[in-house]
Amino acid sequence: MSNLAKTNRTGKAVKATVMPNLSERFTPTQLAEAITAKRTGMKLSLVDVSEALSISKPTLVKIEKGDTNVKLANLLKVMEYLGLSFSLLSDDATSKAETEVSDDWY
Amino acid sequence: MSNLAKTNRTGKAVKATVMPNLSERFTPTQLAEAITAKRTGMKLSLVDVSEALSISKPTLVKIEKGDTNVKLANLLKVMEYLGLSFSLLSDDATSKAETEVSDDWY
DNA sequence: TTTAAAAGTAAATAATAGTTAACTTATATG
DNA sequence: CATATAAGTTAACTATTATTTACTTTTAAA
Repeated sequence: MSNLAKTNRTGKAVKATVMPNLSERFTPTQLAEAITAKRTGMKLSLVDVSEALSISKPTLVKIEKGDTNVKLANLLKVMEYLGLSFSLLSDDATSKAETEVSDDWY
Repeated sequence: MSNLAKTNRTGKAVKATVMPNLSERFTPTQLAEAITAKRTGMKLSLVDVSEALSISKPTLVKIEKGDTNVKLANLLKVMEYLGLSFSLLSDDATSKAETEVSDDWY
């Protein structure tokens, strides 16, 4: 299956979810909301995605409900398929000293 | 246990790992490297962290090797303890239209 | 308002991640 | 070099996640 947006019978958008803010520290719930928002924005059903990735629908639902008792590999597959990725934030890592070798950068 | 850095017998840094670039899309391997770098930078041993979080050492080793067959909850516990967090990136979500409601922002 | 598709849930089973305990290897210091 | 601590591995076992199948509810269009 290709990674293209699907349309319903009329080609009209159906129950699209609000996209949450990106580029900020996020909670599992916010991640889940972003995934659902991206999927619905792409007009893909739960079954579309679960079949494309060979994961079960209940597992995908768990992921989209923000349940953290899921395998990281499954979350990453879903995110990659939808075009989402992570970046890392460190509590106190300022932009200075980036790419530097340090014994105490924390 | 507090979240303070530990010292060895002499109080000297031991085998600190290079901190990888942050704020960029990352792979599981890079995440693993960042976790190890942060932990060693804080002078914490695998056992220090595993005991503090009630997860086993083999599981923590899996996480630090970039094995994605781990529970998301365990990864998040480790990251939170070390002061690391995620932010989200979307393939084509430019900074414009942020915080906007859209049916086709993807 | 009837119908079809999608979402969401539930229970039993299968698959696998996590733990424990012990051991080996590596690292650093006295 | 000898020793102690940390890192890393392994195997047997336990705990829990994932799948399957089926069912119920919700959503939206004819």
